[in-house]
Amino acid sequence: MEKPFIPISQLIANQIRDMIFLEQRYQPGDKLPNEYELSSLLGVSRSSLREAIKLLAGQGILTIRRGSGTFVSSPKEGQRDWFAGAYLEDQKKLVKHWFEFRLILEPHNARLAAQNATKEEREEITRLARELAALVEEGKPFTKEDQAFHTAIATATQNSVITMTMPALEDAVRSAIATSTSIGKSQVSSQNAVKFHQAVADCIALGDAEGAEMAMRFHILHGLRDLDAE
Amino acid sequence: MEKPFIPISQLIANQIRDMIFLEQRYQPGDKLPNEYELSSLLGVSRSSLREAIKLLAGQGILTIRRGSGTFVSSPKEGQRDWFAGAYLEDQKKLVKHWFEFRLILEPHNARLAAQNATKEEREEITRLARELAALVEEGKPFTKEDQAFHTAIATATQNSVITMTMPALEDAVRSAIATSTSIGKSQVSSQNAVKFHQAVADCIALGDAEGAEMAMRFHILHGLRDLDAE
DNA sequence: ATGCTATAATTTGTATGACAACTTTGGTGC
DNA sequence: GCACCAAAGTTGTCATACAAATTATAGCAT
Repeated sequence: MEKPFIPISQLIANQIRDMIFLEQRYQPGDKLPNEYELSSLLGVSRSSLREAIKLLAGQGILTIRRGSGTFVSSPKEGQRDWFAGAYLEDQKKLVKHWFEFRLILEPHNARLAAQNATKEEREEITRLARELAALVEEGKPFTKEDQAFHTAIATATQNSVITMTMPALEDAVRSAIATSTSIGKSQVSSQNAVKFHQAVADCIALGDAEGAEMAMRFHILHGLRDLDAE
Repeated sequence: MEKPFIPISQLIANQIRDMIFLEQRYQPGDKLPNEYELSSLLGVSRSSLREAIKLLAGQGILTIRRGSGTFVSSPKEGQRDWFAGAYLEDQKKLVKHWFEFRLILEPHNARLAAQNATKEEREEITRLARELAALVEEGKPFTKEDQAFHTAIATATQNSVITMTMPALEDAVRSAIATSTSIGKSQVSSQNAVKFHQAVADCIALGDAEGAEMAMRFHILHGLRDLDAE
């Protein structure tokens, strides 16, 4: 059994994040205790605490003001990772919202991919669809490959915003609901997922924009339906 | 003339980021020099360098592996802030992609907002449209209020993923192209922006989903057209 | 009392040194 | 060739000291 190493700075960062999002002990705009207090409170050295703070600052969760203190960012200025606080929301709702969001975007992605993908990208997408089919056949987990498939399509749109956004969002949502619910990978739906993936891949390979869009829409609608069924 | 204080850790973080994105001296997967070398190379203490690294790690740009080294994340694993490196891409293209992305999403947002918005949210949206009209009337800048309008609509969809994503994305893209191009706020288009905003607001206020969607689509198409015209 | 100024207190920023913990590499013995 | 162990390389953590910026305070002049 391998246990992954987690640096104290990361642990402390998580702890502070939880104090903000879970306990709501500190709210946006609030000032954290100074570094000396906080470090002794959490039982670590000041250096480690500072590195933890830098991590959260990098994520936009904390704002540091020299000479005055460290504060919890307000959502506007601290853009980035506010999904990290999503556990305070109903997680099932988050997953549903995620699927509804994808229902808007991904059919368009499929369409654009069918129009703009390079030869290599079409082959890669086809390969990923096949790989996923093989995994399902053997009853193995296929979360990663599923994500890779959708990411490949996003990349094939040749739109940089889509290319950057989709994987980042997927990861963010996934990590937000990491421990609990699984994102629609029930045994029942896996067979259909394979079918739709293959359909989407075929349409993209042939440059059939209409078909790709429609297949993808069905695919996600299917996932959404499974979600409601639970 | 007040010059804002910038901590060395932040400066070093920027410097490293530039080495990755601008110079492309280190590419995804590459290993950075060890902390001792890098700190003496950049002329700072190891502690400051480490804090800079934590900042970039928090942004997902760097991945730290204890005992082996610090590496440049690949875009997949290093979710977050890869827009920060957008200056290496043609910025005009980024803006265009951003509009194309919005063209997909925002009409749906308007539709959902028309269906789901609370009474307060409808009033807020109407108010923002009026405020923007007033600003344009006086010839003042209205970037902030424009963003607020679209954000308010995103919030009114009652979909948490949309609510979280749109403002974050807007900020990310904006900061990526900060210094150079302005995001379509030419004098010519401002008048039309007012008109469309008002139309969208009216439709949302009345719960006219179809109308809201269509008005928003025209609004963004208009922006896209102005972009190509330049 | 009021308001300004200098000073002190608070707080984050930076540097240095030392050692611990983990990973990778290379050699050694079999 | 293989397994094991030692050593080198690298990040992790702690402790301490002082620098620099901001905020609060006290005192003085008006």
